Amino acid sequence: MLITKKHDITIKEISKLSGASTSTVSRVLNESGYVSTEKRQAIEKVIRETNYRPSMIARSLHSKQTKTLAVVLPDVSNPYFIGLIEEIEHVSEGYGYTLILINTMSTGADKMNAVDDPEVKALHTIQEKHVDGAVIIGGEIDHVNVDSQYLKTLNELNKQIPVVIIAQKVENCDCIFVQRHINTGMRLIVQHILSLGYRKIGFLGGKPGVRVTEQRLAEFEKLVKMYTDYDDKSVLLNDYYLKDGYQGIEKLLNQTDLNAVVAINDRVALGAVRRLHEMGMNVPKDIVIGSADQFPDSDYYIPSITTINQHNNSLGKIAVEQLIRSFNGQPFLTAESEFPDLVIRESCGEKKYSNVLKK
Amino acid sequence: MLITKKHDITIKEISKLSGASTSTVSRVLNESGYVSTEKRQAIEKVIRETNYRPSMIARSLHSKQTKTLAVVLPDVSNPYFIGLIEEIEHVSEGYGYTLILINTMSTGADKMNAVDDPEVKALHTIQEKHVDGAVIIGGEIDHVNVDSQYLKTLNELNKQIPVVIIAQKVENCDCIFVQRHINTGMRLIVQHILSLGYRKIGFLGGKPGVRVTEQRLAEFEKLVKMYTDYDDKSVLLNDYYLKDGYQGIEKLLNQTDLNAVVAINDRVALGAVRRLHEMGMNVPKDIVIGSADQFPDSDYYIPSITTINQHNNSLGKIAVEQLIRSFNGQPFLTAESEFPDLVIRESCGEKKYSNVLKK
DNA sequence: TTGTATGCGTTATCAC
DNA sequence: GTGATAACGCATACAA
Repeated sequence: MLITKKHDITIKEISKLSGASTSTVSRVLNESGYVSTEKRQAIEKVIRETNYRPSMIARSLHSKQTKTLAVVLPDVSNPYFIGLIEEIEHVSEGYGYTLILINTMSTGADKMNAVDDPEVKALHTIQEKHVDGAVIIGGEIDHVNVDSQYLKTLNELNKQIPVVIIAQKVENCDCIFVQRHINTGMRLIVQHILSLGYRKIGFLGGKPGVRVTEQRLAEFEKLVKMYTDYDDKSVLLNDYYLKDGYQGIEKLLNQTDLNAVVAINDRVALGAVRRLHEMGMNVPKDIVIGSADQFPDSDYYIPSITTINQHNNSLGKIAVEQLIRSFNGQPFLTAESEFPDLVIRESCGEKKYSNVLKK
Repeated sequence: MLITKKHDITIKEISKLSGASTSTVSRVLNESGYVSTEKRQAIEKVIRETNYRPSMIARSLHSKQTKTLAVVLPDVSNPYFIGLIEEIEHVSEGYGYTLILINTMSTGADKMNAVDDPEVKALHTIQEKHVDGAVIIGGEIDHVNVDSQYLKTLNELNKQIPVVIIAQKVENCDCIFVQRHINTGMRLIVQHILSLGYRKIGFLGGKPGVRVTEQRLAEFEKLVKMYTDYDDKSVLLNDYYLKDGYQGIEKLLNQTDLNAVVAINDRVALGAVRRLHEMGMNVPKDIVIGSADQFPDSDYYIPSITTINQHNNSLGKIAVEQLIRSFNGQPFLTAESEFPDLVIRESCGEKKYSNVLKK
């Protein structure tokens, strides 16, 4: 039993009330063609009085555009994504686009069969809703082995509308990618810690099987092997959340002896700092913690987190602009985020071992 | 110069390819009416092969529903809203609805003239897009004096589609409201601090002129006056962000002598704690800080924040369910969030002044 | 300058 | 069982 609220006013009613034809009304609506000021004013008056607004859906049916973009991401509660959404929303709004938000982790569906895969489902929704373009942030595409069914659906969608993916490039995917300088970021933080004199450095957090994690870890290992006696046990992968830093740091220190740790992001870093605090260890005095990915607010933690500004938000702007360019038939730019910056704060301390290396 | 991607496949093409009429195709699409298994299989085969999906926009034009809800909020980056969005998205998805997200603070428009007011504009967008319902979280409606133009637009929108507002009830607004137990929450934290023995209690944060702020402040003052020698100078209102706690705490302590402060939320509390730390004061030893609104992650801060769980996320579920009820012509429930809980952590310390009150 | 007719992709009504 | 056909609200090509 559906209750119908007040009847929607249409262009036809405006036409009747103003004594003009629908085409003339349409003309003043779109400021196209010539309309006598007399009629125009009459029509505008009726529009104002009736509070009429043309239906975008009827309009879309004709124009083939919805002035809507879709954003797909795995987890809105992740701070990494928040800034991105904000930026995407802001830029889209500026271009006159509305946003559809799809949070794939929130769907209760089981990933057992492909049809119920939330990410595939999201792509279907996008297709049905006929959005003009889509921005996909992470998720399945971030895995080392991307599900083939997903990849297929993605490529098919990309044939219909431009799809921009914020992630490291995947070879057999035709979408536009917007990448970050992952290696550079990791290098900045590791070399900072090395330069401070630390030689027993661990790596904490990040989901195994996810490309950003593996890429960061590879860069980390490369550097650490170059300057120290690297040990497998100094690495612990789990996930990206606070609890992973909290639980992980203890395990990691049980595995091996460390005086420095690079966390995958500020959240994991905070979790680790908190656990160390409870264990009676002071950061940075007893052990230093750096992070490879800055999240908001970490400058207010105690201690504040020394980290890498990956300029994540700039990705949002770039992504939307790629989409707009694509709408206009302009060639894609090779898109990469701004160069990362080292943000020195408290959690790694200051120079201390200028003459003697801390083993 | 618009580039058209691969031609969208329509029901007509499916009809041709399968040798059935569009009506029959529509029947198998909607599982309505009788279709011979023979034709059905032929049609399903073509659909599968062509990867066809019916256009929601054409469908909407006819059915008068878009299976879409709109969410309007002032600032996605505010943690208070994040959980809400997540919850709203989750519940909506379960009911088969897609979400449109409008972040009014992100629009660059000036608030000078009503037409360009981002919030009014958002309501217009909602109307144009013909969403089935809308959830509005805070913003203009939270002000003590709601802009009359905005209110008018809101009431008009509410005549067309059900609108649920997550905020304290406003008298001359016809929308459905979902409220929080603001007073109870404030009472819980203030009485906790009073019970611990503190008698010089301040209030920090929150934007003046915003109803939640004023309401919380009123409750705070009522209680504090009842048990202590209240002083006007022990209150400082500014805003809801980290920097407000950071800058505000110093001003507040310059105004008057305090040994306890209630912050409007965990973010402001963290900002204050951080500044105090820099000033060489320890929380909770030298001064205790409580918060009236729990945000994620504050259990990991050092010290962790003693706060109030307002069960904000439950508001999201309630809001969407009100909308769904409304679609089904069911009467509105008087909606209120779950009862708030006191969350005792570290920032207010433990009982200490059992015999002697700390003045 | 303005109005009429047609189409957009889909569903539903109505004959066959 | 199935297939034409009208209708949804709007924009445009074409007439007038």
